[in-house]
Amino acid sequence: MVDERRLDVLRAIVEDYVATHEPVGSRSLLDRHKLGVSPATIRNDMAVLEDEGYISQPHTSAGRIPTEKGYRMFVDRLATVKPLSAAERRAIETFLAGAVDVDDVVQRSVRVLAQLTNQIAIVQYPSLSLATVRHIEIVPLENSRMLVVVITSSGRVEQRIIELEETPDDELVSQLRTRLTGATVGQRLGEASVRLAEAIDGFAPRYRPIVTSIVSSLSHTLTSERATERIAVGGTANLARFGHDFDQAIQPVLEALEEQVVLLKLLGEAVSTARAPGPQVRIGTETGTESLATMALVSTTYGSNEGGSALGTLGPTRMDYPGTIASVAAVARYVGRLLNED
Amino acid sequence: MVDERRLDVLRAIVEDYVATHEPVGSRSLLDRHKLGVSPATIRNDMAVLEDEGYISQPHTSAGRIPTEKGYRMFVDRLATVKPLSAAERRAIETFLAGAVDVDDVVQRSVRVLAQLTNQIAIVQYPSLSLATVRHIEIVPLENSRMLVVVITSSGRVEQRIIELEETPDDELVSQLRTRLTGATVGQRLGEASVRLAEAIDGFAPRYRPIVTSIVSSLSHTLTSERATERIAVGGTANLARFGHDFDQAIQPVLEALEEQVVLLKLLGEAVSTARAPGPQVRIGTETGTESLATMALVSTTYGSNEGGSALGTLGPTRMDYPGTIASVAAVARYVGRLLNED
DNA sequence: GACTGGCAGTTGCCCCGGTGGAGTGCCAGC
DNA sequence: GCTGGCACTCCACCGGGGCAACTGCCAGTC
Repeated sequence: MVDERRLDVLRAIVEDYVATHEPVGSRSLLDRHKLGVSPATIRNDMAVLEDEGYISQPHTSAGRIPTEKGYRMFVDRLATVKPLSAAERRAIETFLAGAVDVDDVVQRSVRVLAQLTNQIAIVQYPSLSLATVRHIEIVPLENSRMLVVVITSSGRVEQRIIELEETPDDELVSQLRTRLTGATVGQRLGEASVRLAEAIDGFAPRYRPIVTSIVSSLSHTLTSERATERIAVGGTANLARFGHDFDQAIQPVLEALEEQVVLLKLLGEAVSTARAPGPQVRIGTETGTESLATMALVSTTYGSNEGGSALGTLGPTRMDYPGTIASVAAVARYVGRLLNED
Repeated sequence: MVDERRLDVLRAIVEDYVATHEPVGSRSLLDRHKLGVSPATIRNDMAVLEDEGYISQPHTSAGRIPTEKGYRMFVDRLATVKPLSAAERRAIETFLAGAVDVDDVVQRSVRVLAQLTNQIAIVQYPSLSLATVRHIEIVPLENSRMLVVVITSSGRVEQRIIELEETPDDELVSQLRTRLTGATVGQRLGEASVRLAEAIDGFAPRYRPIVTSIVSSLSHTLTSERATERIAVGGTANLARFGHDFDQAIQPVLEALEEQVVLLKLLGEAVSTARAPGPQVRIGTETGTESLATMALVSTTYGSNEGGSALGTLGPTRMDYPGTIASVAAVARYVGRLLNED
């Protein structure tokens, strides 16, 4: 498969099919693209493309539609970058600029990404696995209960309420605050958890039991999966816009979207398998998720490489890949910039 | 409309239609309900019910389906309470019992409610409007930036990062922490905002500018709508299960679900207009939301009355009202209990 | 050898009319 | 006031025919 024109034909088929959502025949293909050859020639090329598995026809007398392999080829070798318009760039920038904190940044990016691409947007919250501890706060509440709060370098705040056997006195609370913060500040969360355990020894023996239970709760907070991985989803209404042939596919997709685990796996793969810079595309079964067999995922990491967080969009396999890739890349750039500042 | 049997007929129609999703005729109605009269009699009753606007027929030779008014009558006067099974109660209880904090309670209730009712579940986070300040924390970050954190009595933590002109010294930070907390602890958020403004006078004149900007940011955090009103949604995949006649209704509903404003309005009305205790039902256009014209909302407040938070489910007008009402009530009861403890 | 024009062949889509069934409304009778 | 019966209406379903789109192939041309 080296023939130049045949690749042009495949590109034209993908583009037309994405635009019209209808199988494209040799005739209508020539109407829209000036390929300089006759329909018969196109038909021959199509026959070859079909033999090689890049396109297929729903039934004998219909036009061709790209296969997964066809889209893959298109994305890898045929798609030309489609830069965003100045208006779109400005829209992203101004919309994100209004964000007041990390949560807000994430929520706004979901919105803007969904609107830009007319697809489902998925944004992972900045990963905590590489974040460091900035401050640990201990607040006594009524009834021998305490609130422990961990503030991380990424601006996230994790809190938890603990029930204690006895009420700690002010002296202990103040000691806890300074010593625990002192022992962990600047450490990564996983390591901080270890340092906390060591810090227990620094307290007077009579305090040990109470300190131990506080530290154990803190460690939990630091290492719990819930604290490390959260995801925001938006633009689900676009699902209904994908077309009526999607009607039966819509429920599995909605179900997948409610399963944070599935989404985390998808975005997580984006992080770990990223070879080249820039967005990564997984088409249909390449997602490894049965319920997304009719969908494609465009995702990328954002922020500093070590950050390890990702965002992306989910749409039908017949999506506008160049446009989507450009949008995802642009949003990731802005979000990364915003969050690095913080 | 006082005729007893006619009401029985209406009840039977609603029940059958909910069960089968198909217009119900006089014949099939008698197959399922022993009304002790002939089809002809039923037909007469149906004619009257239709005249009075409780039911309608899609076309001349079809059965009847309830109208909005018919459902309303059913809910108000015909539905009999359907207590949850012991298994269901236990499911709610055990599932919610595992929650570790407020966020977790809300997320778990959304899940359990969606699963119980096979509908879309909506849960408002505990309202902050009546919550009180428990603690204010000030954490200096690098580059003359500070993190201000407000911890409320409902267990929620609101934080915000402020950029300052100059870096406050340790002395000031410590003063801020104690004085601001002292001025506001135990106050409702709105009032706390006022007290904060007054507290500025207590600081040395040279600190005034910096304190003023910190206080202003805090006030913002305390009174911002974002802090007061958040909502969790779940079970959207059930939308696709509602039936194929819902296909065109699905997009507006998904859009409405993404608009927190719409949801807040709906649940907010549930709070303000609650006359009788227990769940409240709004059917079709009664929701006041065009995009939900084919849906019905079952909602109730939870927690102490003054709490003012609400939860509920959204489903097709042809839903199992007794079952849904029971589920909503039960979940609200458990959630209220859990959150009051905290 | 590559491309073209033309032609026959296939197949789904759409429209049509007929049929069957479900359900109604009405009326006369009990 | 209820019932049985009957005529009527209207939709849902089915099968067939015409239509249109597209293909594959073949013979001819550059």
